Amino acid sequence: MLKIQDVARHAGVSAATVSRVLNGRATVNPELAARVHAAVRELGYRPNGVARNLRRRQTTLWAVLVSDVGNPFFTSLVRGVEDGGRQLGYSVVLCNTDENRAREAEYIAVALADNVAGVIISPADDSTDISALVAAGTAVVTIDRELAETEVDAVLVDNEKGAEMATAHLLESGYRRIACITGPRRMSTAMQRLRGYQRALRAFGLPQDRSLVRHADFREEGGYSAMAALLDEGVEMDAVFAANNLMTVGAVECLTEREVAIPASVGVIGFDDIPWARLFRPGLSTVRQPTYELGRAAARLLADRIDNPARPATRMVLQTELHPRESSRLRLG
Amino acid sequence: MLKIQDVARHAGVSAATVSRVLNGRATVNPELAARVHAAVRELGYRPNGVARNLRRRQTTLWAVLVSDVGNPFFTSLVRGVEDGGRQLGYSVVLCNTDENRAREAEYIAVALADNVAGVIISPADDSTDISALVAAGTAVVTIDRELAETEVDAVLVDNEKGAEMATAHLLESGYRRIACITGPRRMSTAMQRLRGYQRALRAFGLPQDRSLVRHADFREEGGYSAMAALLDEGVEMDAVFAANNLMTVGAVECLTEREVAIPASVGVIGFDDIPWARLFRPGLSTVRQPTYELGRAAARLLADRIDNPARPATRMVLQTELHPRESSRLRLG
DNA sequence: ATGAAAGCGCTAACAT
DNA sequence: ATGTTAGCGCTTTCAT
Repeated sequence: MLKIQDVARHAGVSAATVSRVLNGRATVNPELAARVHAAVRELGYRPNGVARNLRRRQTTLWAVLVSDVGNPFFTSLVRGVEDGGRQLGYSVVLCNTDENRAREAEYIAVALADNVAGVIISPADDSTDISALVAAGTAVVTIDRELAETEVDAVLVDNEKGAEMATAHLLESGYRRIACITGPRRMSTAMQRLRGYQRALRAFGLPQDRSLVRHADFREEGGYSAMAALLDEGVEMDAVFAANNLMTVGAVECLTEREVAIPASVGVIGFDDIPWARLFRPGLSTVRQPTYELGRAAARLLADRIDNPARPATRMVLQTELHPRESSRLRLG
Repeated sequence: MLKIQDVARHAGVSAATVSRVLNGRATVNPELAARVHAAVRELGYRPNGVARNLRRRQTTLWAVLVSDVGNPFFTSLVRGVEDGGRQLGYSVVLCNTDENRAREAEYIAVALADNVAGVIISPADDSTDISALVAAGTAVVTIDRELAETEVDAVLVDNEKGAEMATAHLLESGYRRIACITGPRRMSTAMQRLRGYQRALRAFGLPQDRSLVRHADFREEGGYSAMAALLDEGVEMDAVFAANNLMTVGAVECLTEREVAIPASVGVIGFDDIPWARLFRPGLSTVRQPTYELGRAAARLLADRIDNPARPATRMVLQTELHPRESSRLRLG
């Protein structure tokens, strides 16, 4: 491997000058700079990023910890982060925690050891411990989910409002007995979406019925089982609001399997879009989250935090959008 | 930041001993080792991975270059790589090239600068240049797509066989005028799938009709436009085989929009599965690729190549699976 | 089995 | 504006 000294010798300048030219951090005689560039080209020199990172005591790497890369929500989000980071000169390491706290902790350790410049994390749950990162002075942005006790930058979606919109939409379509399949109690998003659902019912003057509310695991199987339980228990119901995309799919599968007509017998709306939802049978009504933008925003925030470690924590809240399709269209009369 | 010297001082041993204990690379007096571990715990010491990488002249990082993270095919593949890598102690950097050769080249440069241990790449096209990686001695595995001139490990799918299966399935269902929407000529996968389609027609004793074959870009829009062109040109056709998942979706959208009945008027089958394809209207018939396993295999191959740089290049070919659903079910009579 | 010392390749003080 | 020098934190000879 060629080193900067080799280039310096070849160009007849000092290593410091080569470094200055390559990093553009100081003014260098154009003639010398040209010689350096020539030497670099002739020798085929490539800077060693690892050595640079050691010396500078920071890398140009971001770690993104998401709980499920298989979920299109996170895919799109990661893409936003990656595009944003790339523009600012960062590379993005994708870490898939699988909603598993041990794996999450492991990745945090790796991020620390590798001196990543920043971490964007969608915490596995409420109790995710990012104190080591904070203690080490690593820039952190939480995304999608909120952390209980920690003062860090956060990029969120207005979950309560989105869930309220979804539920209100079902109400306005004529549904009255609306079930809610939400996520685990320890997840901020699950609770906020539940609250939005409840708020819509209240605003409509309808009673809260506990038997209509189910907590599942944000996975397809969870949505399926919750839906199955609602049906098996014979809970009176004419629509369902599922609090994320995967559970919506699960619920729809269950309904389809049992030949419950959507939207005639049971209306369906889901939080968070699903790719090609319009091609489903029936087309799925959803509340779309600005997933890509969430990632972009997190990237901006992280870069800013890296440049400016002292500034107070920011909390960005993005809005959702209602996408009514066939699954929530009650045929009245 | 604490360094190994601090731990050494605290434990009353040399830095070399601390390193030996931490890396388990040499036998150390158990009593000393215990003191080291205690010191590490008491001080909250974390090794600096960057310094280690510089000294060892290699990292524990893999770069995965895929052309579209938004495509579920690659998502699943990346997941396989990541799981495989993690088990072997590697972290995975995800790089999204967007089918863009400039971005791809950029990422290759970054991979080189950061001294990644290995690269798994799904080349943007035939002419992707990985010679710099090979020259630098970086372990490389190509995945999904084949590279023209280069002798590197490859993990592939039996595209020709899969496409043949898909086409034969349409033929057996009673379709006779089958269109083929495949990818760009410069991509090995596109050409192999086209050949499979042709082979099936030949085996069935049917003529090749050039007007039935279209080259698109492997994206949703491409599938849509190709389908639209086929319809607009009035090409006589009763089924279509689309050579990847996104184009299948595009083609279906076009047919749906124009109210062409699937599968009655035009049967559809796609190469590569789509998540929740069974929930589509109609359920999409597909040829499933073992995406996750592709990633796992690539991980194994890469790790092996890193440990054993001299061994000859391997070519792994995985098989596909036919998943017939409603979109290819011709109602005869 | 342990310690001392050199050096991975780069950049940032400092000196000129 | 340029060169000299030290050192980032670790591992690995080499000597003991």
